[in-house]
Amino acid sequence: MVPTIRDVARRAEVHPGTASRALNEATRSLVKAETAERVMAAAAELGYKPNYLARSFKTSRTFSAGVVIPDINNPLFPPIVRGLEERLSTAGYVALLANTDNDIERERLILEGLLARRIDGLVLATARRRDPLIVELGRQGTAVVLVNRVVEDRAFSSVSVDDQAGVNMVIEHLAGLGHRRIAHVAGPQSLSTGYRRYRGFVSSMRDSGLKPEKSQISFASRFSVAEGLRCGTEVMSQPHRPTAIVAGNDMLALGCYTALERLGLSCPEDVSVVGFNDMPFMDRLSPPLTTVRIPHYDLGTQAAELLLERMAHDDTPLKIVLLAPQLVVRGSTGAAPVAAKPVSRRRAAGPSLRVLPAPRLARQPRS
Amino acid sequence: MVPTIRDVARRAEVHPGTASRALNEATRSLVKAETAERVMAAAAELGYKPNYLARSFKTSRTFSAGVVIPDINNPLFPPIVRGLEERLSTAGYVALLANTDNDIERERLILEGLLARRIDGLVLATARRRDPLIVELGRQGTAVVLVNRVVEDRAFSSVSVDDQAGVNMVIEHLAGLGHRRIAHVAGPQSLSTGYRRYRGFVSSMRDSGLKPEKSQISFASRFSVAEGLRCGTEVMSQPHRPTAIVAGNDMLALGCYTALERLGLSCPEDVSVVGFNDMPFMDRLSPPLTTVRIPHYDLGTQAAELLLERMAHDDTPLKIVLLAPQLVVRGSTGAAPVAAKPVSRRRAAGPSLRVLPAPRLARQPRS
DNA sequence: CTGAAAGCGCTTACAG
DNA sequence: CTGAAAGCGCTTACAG
Repeated sequence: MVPTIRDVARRAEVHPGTASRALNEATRSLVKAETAERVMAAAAELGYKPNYLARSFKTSRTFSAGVVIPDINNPLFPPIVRGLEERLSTAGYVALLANTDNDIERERLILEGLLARRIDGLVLATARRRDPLIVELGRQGTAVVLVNRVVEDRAFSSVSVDDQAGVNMVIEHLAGLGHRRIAHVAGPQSLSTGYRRYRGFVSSMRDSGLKPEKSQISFASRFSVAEGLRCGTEVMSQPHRPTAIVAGNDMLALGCYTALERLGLSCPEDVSVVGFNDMPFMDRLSPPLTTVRIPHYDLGTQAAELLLERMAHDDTPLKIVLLAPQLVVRGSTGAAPVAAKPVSRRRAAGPSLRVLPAPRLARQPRS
Repeated sequence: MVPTIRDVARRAEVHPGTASRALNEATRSLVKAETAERVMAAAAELGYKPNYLARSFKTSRTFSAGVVIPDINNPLFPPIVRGLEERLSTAGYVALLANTDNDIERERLILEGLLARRIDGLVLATARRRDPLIVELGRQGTAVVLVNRVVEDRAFSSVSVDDQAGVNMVIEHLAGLGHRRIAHVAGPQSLSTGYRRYRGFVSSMRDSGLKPEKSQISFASRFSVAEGLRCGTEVMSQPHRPTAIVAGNDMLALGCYTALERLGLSCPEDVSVVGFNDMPFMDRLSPPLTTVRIPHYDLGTQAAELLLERMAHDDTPLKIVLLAPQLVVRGSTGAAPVAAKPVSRRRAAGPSLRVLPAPRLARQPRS
């Protein structure tokens, strides 16, 4: 029914091998121009479409890549996935998407299924700092690029955000507004994002001459609104109440909003809140959330870029790309209630938006 | 290097054909239990993984399905995609995701790429009411299920929302609050969602004894915030100003918020606004948006279900599934400013949430 | 420049 | 119940 390369060859009166060479961009120069024309004409007349399955089977290249994320419902991921898919598809690749829910067993199953389908490469947004599954993939020689989260082991190419720089901007912003007692609702320490932001918090506080108090740091077990509520309530229930909360991400910040509401505290009058990620609609919350914007889409395209390079030549050197975040100041941060020092200006509570310049550009340490 | 079925056969001292039968669930009963055991043991010892590519090539079943959507960044789609992926993956299928941006040329390219990869089926969230591309797929016999949007041609299985019922609840709610002059910012009429909601608006208005005025209906060319702003401004600039706006979806409603802000009107005091979809965080806007919640996730799982049936037996009858929406009343709707009749109660502007019961259950007209 | 042939790793009628 | 063989539709050394 559906024409094969034999049909094309017969019509063009050549051998199937010749038809194959004529039909493939890369090998076309091996055949006489006139013959190539004839073959392509025959293919067009028959409406011939090559069977990728047969080709992939023969060449063991599928032009497909796995994209494994925790959960597409987390607003962090759609733009990353979009960037990935877009870049991959322009290179002729197709993206196989799967969600793990951060469940290791499920992740194992998913990876197995993808590997069995002989994908050419893998983009993982699911890395834990210690991640035996990923290390195993590396050992097998699978082309892997990590995005957003990274593993401690530097043996993988990755594209992530300069969390340290992001938190640094946050602390400087808050210190500038006169805040001295700044709390941190930290993300899971098993993930590079949670860990790096926490480390960044501690060092930035010190750099600003402030003390990161143990009692003012609470660790969330997940990046969720529920955990934000729990931890936000915890840090705000201390005798010497903080005047600002730096949340590990926007979800945790959202939980802090609820915590403050329940404690009868108002934001930013009593307490300022800062998030991380700038998910969609964060500018429309009340109050609009001050947060660190990360270049989601670029995370996706750059990760795709690295993977494409790697899939093309498997001796491509590792690349670790750090992208610069931006502080976006909105209504959820204001002057410290009892300002120790004068404050430049009180921020309006409206949805105004001021993007501060990024501290430095993307850097590529081991290019 | 990596073991093939021949290696397993050799180790178990059987013919490769027998090994194949033993290794496949479906054909295992054809071989003696003892032999099967021996083969499976050999496979386990060698760490044998079947090469899906070879299998797919031979059987021309890939256990993969294309999932084609306009844009994963639109918050409507993540839960749908999640539902799809989840249901498909439990059945051993993998989802190939692609975004079209509603660009027909791009969609054509994407479908071609997916078809060339011999996917077993296709879920499309990109349907236009008249859609030659989809009709063509149907003619070729490709297993297709439409989700969210549908085509006029009833020759396709689909899972969508009872838009009519949703709009009906909205109008009843507004009429109950005393609104008489109700505007509609309609979605694109080339899409079933935009069209059906518009038709529902007109008929529900009549059913409530209200007049759907031409001047109070504006058609957006896209489901976007920008178009919501444009159309919202238009309907609010009429001499006899409406007291409520029914937006074709939440994006349009968001644009209406901005329109009201710019016109110096407040919501819900001057004008009530209602959306459609209940995207994430709509409960955290100010004011929280009254909207029609659709069962996004179920749209995904049910579409996957239909596709799985269809892929299993290609003589499966068509199914058109309509899922029931729910009205979610929040702060953006309140009593009409100059209420003609007494209003049951004034709604608080806080983030309270009341889910009204759905009018009817899912129905399956042509099961 | 082109033909003839082998083979990628499976599955599956067909015998026996 | 199992073996022997063909073949899915391509690509690609190998000759000539």
